[in-house]
Amino acid sequence: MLLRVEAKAGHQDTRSTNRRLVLQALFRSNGRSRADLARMTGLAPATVSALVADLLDESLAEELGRGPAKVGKPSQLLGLNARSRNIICVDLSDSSVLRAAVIDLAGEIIHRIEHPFGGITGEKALAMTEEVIAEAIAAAPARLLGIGVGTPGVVTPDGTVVEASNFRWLGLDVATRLNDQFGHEVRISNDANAAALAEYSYGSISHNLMVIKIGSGVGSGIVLNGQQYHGESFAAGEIGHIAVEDDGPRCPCGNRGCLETFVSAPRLNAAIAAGEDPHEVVAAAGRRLGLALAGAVSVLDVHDIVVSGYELPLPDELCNAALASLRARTLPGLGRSVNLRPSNLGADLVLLGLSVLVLSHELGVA
Amino acid sequence: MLLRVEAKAGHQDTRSTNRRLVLQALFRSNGRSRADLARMTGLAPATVSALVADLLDESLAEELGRGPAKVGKPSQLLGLNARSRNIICVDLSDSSVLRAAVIDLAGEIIHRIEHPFGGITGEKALAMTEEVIAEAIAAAPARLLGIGVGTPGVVTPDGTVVEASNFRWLGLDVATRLNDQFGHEVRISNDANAAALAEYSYGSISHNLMVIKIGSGVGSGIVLNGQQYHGESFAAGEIGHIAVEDDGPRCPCGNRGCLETFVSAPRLNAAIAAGEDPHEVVAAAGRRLGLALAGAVSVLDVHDIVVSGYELPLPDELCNAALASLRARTLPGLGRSVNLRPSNLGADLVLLGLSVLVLSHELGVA
DNA sequence: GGCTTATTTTCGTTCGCTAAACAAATATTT
DNA sequence: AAATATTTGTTTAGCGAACGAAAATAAGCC
Repeated sequence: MLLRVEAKAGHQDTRSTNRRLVLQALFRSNGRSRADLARMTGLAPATVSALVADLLDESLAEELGRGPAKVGKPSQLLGLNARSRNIICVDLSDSSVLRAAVIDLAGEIIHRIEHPFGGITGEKALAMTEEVIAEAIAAAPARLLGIGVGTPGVVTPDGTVVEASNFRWLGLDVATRLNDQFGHEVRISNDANAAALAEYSYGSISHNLMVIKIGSGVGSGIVLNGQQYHGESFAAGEIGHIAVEDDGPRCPCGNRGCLETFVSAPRLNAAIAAGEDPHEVVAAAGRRLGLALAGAVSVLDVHDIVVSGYELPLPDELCNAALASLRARTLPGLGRSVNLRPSNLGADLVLLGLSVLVLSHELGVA
Repeated sequence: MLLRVEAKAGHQDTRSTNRRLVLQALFRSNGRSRADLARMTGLAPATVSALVADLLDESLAEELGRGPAKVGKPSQLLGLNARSRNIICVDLSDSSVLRAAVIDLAGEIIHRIEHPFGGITGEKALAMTEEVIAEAIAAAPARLLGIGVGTPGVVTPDGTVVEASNFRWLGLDVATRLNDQFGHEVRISNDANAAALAEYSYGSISHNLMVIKIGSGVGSGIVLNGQQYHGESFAAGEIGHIAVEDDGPRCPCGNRGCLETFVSAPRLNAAIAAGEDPHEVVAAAGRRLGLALAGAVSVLDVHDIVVSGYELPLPDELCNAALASLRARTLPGLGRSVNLRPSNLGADLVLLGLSVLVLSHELGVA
């Protein structure tokens, strides 16, 4: 009989749980009174007052003045003090440019750093990441909440990069190294997983979500029951090597007909640059993407799928083609309820997702 | 910004959490002393003693006498009193026989009921289920912990059958109805989901698991991060209508080439009865099963897949064929770590899973 | 027969939440 | 203008639960 390990519960636990609860309510909607918060959380007014006092002390919350005048004692509105903390985020997923940002608690990008980037591997890539973080820290106006780094590859939740082929990182404990150097909480995440978090927090309405990220390969991040899903060996969502053609071209992985051999940003752009009809190129890619997703969608019963990627041609057409192909290969009832669309969070998708990752770990919100 | 709703935490919460913790430890290994339990749970000895006293009062735990004599005050061993409660389980998933059982807390089947069964639908099927439950209750020697019912079809966690085509049930709130009638906690589950719970509790060692159930159709149950996964519309794991052939035969669902049109227990047995080579029949089915699973495995990164079903021919050969086909279509590293095997829990798989379902809801164990 | 060691219970303390009473501030009614 | 009602937020007292320390218990060890 197998059991999940569960932490014991003590007094500090209930305190921090309730604190998170109040913070979440504050996060969700600025400008609530203590009485509002008590009603929203189900906690007693006195408890909320005590917790709010703590949050004010830490400057995580701030007084916003009087609420609208109604009958009775006027309320003192409270809000999240978004500018009280900064989060440093670094996105290593675009092969041509390294993006970093200083982000506040509301997800506003306060400061942006971009460096040309390409072909750098191993220790050099890590050193460059460290430089950029140092630069961002210098530019951050507020106290740091944490640091988030997003990279392609397989990453464990505790921040070890199991394998990132484009940087030739293998079993590299990036989180510990950055933590030692900077002395702040560090989260490392697969880029697609970060993208999924961003879409979940800022885009989606459902609690089950898949975000496809098409770059030099194809990956995806998955949110199930409102939680990031990592899989048995932290490789969940790695859909680039699902075979979509029985006698397709050989892939470096050893098999034939992998999705990545048909669908990737460089490949699509190259075909279009070579004079092929962009609509046909994208339609063919979409058809194969839909084929690969059919199994995933049937198993997961997700209705929300978002496609993202830098330099991706005709994303709408790609999604439509993929959706049509997916619907032909799944139960009609399920296919009809699937919503497959390009992301509308733009190039900051991964950066935002990393900020959400840090937020959720350090404050329990988002 | 989307937030998961979280319950407020009070004292009762920490109490019940810690109680569950102790109960789980007791479940995992009988014959531990209070001091052992304190060490296992991280709770203070005094707290454990108090919780154990409660459990003894409720007869969920029992004293087992002295522990092995070492230096110091001898320990009083404690154990789960498995016979103190009974669980009634009804398995409606086999089209030819209705299986029900009275099961104790250790998963022992105390009493077994089987009725011929077939072609019964609608109200009659529900009435027959009620009769069998009444019969089982009469046979149960101990106080009832709860009732579990497993059926093919789409079932919500709160016990409404959204759709069960073989019984022509649509949006039927079976849990409430049975609860009203019998006055006990009732859990309804999809049969494959129950099977997955059983394999998770009694078979698997990993926290991510997929159980394929092949009957008149093909379904599966999924455990992710040690928790049952239901999906956005409670249809997760419904893999029977993944298309595995582009111009395959038309399926009642409206699409072409669905997995179910190739793989189902009646279909395989019919082909064999018609004189086809059993090995070839099973190999062809396995190949297509592997094809359908490739996408699922790549996305979920599960390493444990179990195949079950009543009257399923040559299950080992089926698994081997499916595994080979799956490996040709997934990243080699992933494919190598996948373990695809027939269940070895036999015909009681669903019944056991239902008992686990009730256990986990009522006691927080298993 | 002391001495040591481990288990279990007892006791007092602390922590955190809650309900209830209360104080404060404003709108509405008379 | 005064009285009343309403809402907010704080204070107080009490309770549930966990914890640490110490005592009681029951061995084995020398």
